[in-house]
Amino acid sequence: MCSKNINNKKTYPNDLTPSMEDYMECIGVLVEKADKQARVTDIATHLGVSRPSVCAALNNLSDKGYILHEHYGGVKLTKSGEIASIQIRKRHEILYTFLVDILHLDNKTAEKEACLMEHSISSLTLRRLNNFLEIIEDAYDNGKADWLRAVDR
Amino acid sequence: MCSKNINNKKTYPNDLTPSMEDYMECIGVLVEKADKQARVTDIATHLGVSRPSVCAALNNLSDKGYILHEHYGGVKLTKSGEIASIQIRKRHEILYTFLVDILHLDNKTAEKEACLMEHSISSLTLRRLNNFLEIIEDAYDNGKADWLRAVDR
DNA sequence: TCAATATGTTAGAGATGTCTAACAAGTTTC
DNA sequence: GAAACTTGTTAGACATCTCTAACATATTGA
Repeated sequence: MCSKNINNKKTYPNDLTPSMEDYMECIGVLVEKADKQARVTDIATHLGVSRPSVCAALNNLSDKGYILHEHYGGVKLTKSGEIASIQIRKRHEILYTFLVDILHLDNKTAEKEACLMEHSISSLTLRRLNNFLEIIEDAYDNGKADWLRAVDR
Repeated sequence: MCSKNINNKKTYPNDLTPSMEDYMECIGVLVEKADKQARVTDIATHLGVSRPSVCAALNNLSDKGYILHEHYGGVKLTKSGEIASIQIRKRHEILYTFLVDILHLDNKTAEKEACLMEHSISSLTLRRLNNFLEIIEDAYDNGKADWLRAVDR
């Protein structure tokens, strides 16, 4: 049975709550396409939250050393922030691939679901899942695993 | 990218937050082995929270019509509570099986992980995952899928 | 240039879920 | 049956994360 003591922050891969991971993920994506800077409004738009919420989150992430945020200026990732953001997006990507390629979910559902699940998967599980994916993709390519495709019966 | 509007309560399979799902799951387990009644202290012990926290949760679940809780008495599930509890435990079980049988996680890790993930998986995904499990278990039995066992390389 | 607009921040409130301390109600035991 | 113990509840505090309203700063464009 589930215990709350297992089920809390200490189990997360880093010191970020799910909510803060969402911010880190979003900032990483925006920074990559927007010339190394993310803006408060962009983050708010993409995450569907208010600008004050973004502001509060940025203060939090800044305190933890993940981002650099000048007053009324842009948001950059520190080195540790970049590592964290990449790790979080990798989790998302592997889950998404699993949901689409293996469980045959449609893109939109898979995207939604990956967003939810990415906060609760450990690095060990992720590694296993990734290995599993590679093995199956391989088998698909060799036509050895077509019987596996019947999940959406 | 993840949006908070997707990522919130409305997406959960019922009107229960992850925390309340933990309580429902626990109550279901205790009720089954303890003569249709669960006690505040038992719930607190199993979930690793304080008795006042349990009390608050029970008021919440009672308001939502999932449990019956007499003052200073035991906790029972209503019909809808039973349905919800079974559904939640089914999610847990399928995830656990996947983590152990397919990803070869040890029991303890799988248990922990299932506790975390069970709150963020949709019924569609769960159905697919279950189908997937059945297909693979079948193939294992027929010795057709041994190449799939190499996930923990 | 300066008024209008867009963007960022602060303040304050509310929801959720946790805790400890204190008290109330049952239960056990002698 | 009353004292001691266990169990359940209430009250009040705190952490997290969200919001709206109001204000501050930047940017735009006539």
